Amino acid sequence: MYKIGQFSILCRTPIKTLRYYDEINLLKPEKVDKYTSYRLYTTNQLIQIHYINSLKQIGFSIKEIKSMMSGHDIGLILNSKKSELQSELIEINNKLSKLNFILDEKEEEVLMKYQAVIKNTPKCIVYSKKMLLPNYDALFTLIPKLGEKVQKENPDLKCLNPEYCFVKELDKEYKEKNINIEYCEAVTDYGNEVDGIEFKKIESVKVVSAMHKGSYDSISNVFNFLFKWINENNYEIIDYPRLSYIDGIWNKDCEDEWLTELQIPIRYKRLL
Amino acid sequence: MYKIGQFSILCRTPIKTLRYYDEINLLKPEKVDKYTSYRLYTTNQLIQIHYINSLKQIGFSIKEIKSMMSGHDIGLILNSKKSELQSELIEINNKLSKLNFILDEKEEEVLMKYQAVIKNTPKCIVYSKKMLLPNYDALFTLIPKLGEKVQKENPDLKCLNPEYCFVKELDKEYKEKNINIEYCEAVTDYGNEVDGIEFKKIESVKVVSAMHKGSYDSISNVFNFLFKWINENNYEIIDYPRLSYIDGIWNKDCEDEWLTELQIPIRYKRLL
DNA sequence: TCTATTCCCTCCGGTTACGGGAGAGTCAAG
DNA sequence: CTTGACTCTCCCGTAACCGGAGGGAATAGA
Repeated sequence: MYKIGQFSILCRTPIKTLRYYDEINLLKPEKVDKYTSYRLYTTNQLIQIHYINSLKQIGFSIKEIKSMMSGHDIGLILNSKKSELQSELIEINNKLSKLNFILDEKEEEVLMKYQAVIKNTPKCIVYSKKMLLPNYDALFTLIPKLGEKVQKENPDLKCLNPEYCFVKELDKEYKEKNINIEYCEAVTDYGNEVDGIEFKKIESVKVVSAMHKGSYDSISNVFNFLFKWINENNYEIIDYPRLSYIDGIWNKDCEDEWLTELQIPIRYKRLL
Repeated sequence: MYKIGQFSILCRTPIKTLRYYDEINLLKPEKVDKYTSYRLYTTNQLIQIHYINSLKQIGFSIKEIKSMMSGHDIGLILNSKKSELQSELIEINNKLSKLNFILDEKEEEVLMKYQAVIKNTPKCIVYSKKMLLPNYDALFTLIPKLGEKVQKENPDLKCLNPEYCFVKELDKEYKEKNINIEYCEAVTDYGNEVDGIEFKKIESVKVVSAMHKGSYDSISNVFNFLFKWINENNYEIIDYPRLSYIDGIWNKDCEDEWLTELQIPIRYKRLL
């Protein structure tokens, strides 16, 4: 019989840990002295804690170890842990790749001028219309008209609050004139379609996003940044890029205050 | 100005998280209503939380993000995170390798008959003697004699409690006769050397360990298990194997109760 | 104008696997 | 008989939040 301190040295496990394992019924001492409450261990527990430690070193949680020790299907647990570890592996590689991207970038640019964030866009109902714009400025005269038309046709319809409106860039390359876009505005419900305006449900999609503050002149820089980011971090583009307007001429007088979010739908490429 | 619910939708971040960030001063709302305590956010905070999320996706802790946002040396933090992630990568690969070892083994053997655990042996002072044994049984008649001799020469000397005594196997292959070993017993201090007995300090060393219960006949199986484990998990042997005697003929009558720990000093091989 | 619903607030508790420390009892040696 | 080493329980802290209770605030419908 070993007291906890001796046993702790024998099994190279801290006393605190042994007491904790006792408390959660993972490893009980062989016996506990009635009067002193001293925990008394034997070499039986030594074998058990050896087993426990072998599992801990593979990354099993205590809950998992418990169920393995109480005779659950061990093969099942082993395999699910395997896929869990594999996902962790992918995730860390992914983080490292993003980190290296910043470290590479750092040299050329001001430190972290843009930031890429992966997020899921909301699932919602939108009304949308495809348009051919002579130039970008035309958009902001067309949008209010479009809104009025929809409102007239559907008096009960409302935009979501907060608003979510964006344009999809349908051109394969960057253009300044004769731009093909699809305009979308999220609303509370379906409505009557008129004049090429279409109501549809858009699904949530994974995008990489970056913020752009200021006038739209330099927005292609941000796009290029995102394209590069996508390439170098092993993603691929799965849909048209989106420009989501947050602050703009309709609520901010000063161009420098305008805020736009660029979103590019992507998916992670499997490594070969 | 957005109330927290709207802002939460805008930045795709849970309300609870926003309140938490407020509490820990990571991201304060633009203003808080005096009477209702409502938090009010603007698009300034949107940009900030975008930044925060970009860093979170790389794996930075909130503490790190805080110091990056308050102008600490970002390059330093980036690089230390890089090496941190690289260590994690190695560790997970290591776990996966151990797991796969079990999954492979599983088919052939009874499920997890032996378990390998990595641990550090204690640093201590031992008296030791190299011996050539005619066979293993001879060991257990020699050890008590050796103990007496040391005791006589050094009356104040004591063994550690709990005991730590082991033999190093100095032969390059497994032998049953004419075995070269070095016997070591941990003691409290240095003593007078006599008759080939040497006192020395042994350092802590990383070993892979497995338990063996029962008589010594089948102990080579466990060794073979450990050798295979070492090979397949990318470790290499850096010193002679050790047999650490825990229970044996001196305290257990029944051979089945004997308990021995095998330890092989190892180090992790770098991946190329 | 009244009410129902939704939104917001704060506070408390839980999550993992322990570690640190307080305060009090126990044990072995000198 | 004292001193120091050892052990006990209990409580707090960790990271980054999530869930829920209880209670005020805002808004929409009747």
